[in-house]
Amino acid sequence: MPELPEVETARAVVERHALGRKIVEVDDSDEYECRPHQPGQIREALLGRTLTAAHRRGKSMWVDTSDAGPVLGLHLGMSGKIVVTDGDGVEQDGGDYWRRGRAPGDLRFTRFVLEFADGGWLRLVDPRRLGRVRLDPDVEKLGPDAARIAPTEFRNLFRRSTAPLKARLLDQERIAGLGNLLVDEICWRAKVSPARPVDELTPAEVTRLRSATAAAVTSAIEQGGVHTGEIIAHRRAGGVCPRDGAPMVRGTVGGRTTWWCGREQV
DNA sequence: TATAGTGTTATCGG
DNA sequence: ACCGATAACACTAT
Repeated sequence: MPELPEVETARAVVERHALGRKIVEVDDSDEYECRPHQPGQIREALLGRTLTAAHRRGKSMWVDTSDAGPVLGLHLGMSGKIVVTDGDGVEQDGGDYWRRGRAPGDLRFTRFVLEFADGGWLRLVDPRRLGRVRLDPDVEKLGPDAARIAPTEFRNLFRRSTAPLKARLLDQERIAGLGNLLVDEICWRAKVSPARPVDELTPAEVTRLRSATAAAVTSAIEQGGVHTGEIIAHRRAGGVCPRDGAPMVRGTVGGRTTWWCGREQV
């Protein structure tokens, strides 16, 4: 679920609601979510500190801590969500992007908790447990953030490779933040097949892809998640392209289930 | 009950 | 060494 737009929203929630509150307890007992740290390791590193700034690159977010403390890395994986309670107990979760939504107060799948001195808390709620919590995460391997990538960098993504377009856009080391749904949305907006070898793309197609990337990312952040994309509701059996009415085609590209308009996206 | 899945990563083969 | 495809990971919803 979480792609760049959801992570940006989560980052903003942390920035607005969690900074400056003293950490008085930490539950890092989920050994899978907190791998490779041992239980208690993250707790010891954070007790007594405050969060001071929230950052993001691609789908990775991280939070600085006070008093020369470690950086707390948070990755939402496939199903993670950050939920913060304000001092008055009201939950802030940055919008509903789970398949069927997360009812307020549904904390069944909490995998990591920071408790603050005012009684509030920050939780990572993650049913599938593919997210992770890490001290001092390495984010240097990530490519440029998809929301801020420069035109030249974007063009260079497609040089000297016969990889399918979708595989290249999903490669987090080359451009960070795009996921399965966002890439389908971008290819559809640009009217390019996700299976096209990238070194065969024309300059006009690359330009359309660059514009579509910026527009799709911006729109998804504003509208509340990648599921608000124009093509997403049509990614299903029997779906038709909302532009020309042609049937949507399903296939596997870059190892992921992919849908595209069989008429426009060639 | 069987299957798919909005992410990442180790492994395998070319 | 690089690159791409694949499977595995953990678990729920359908």
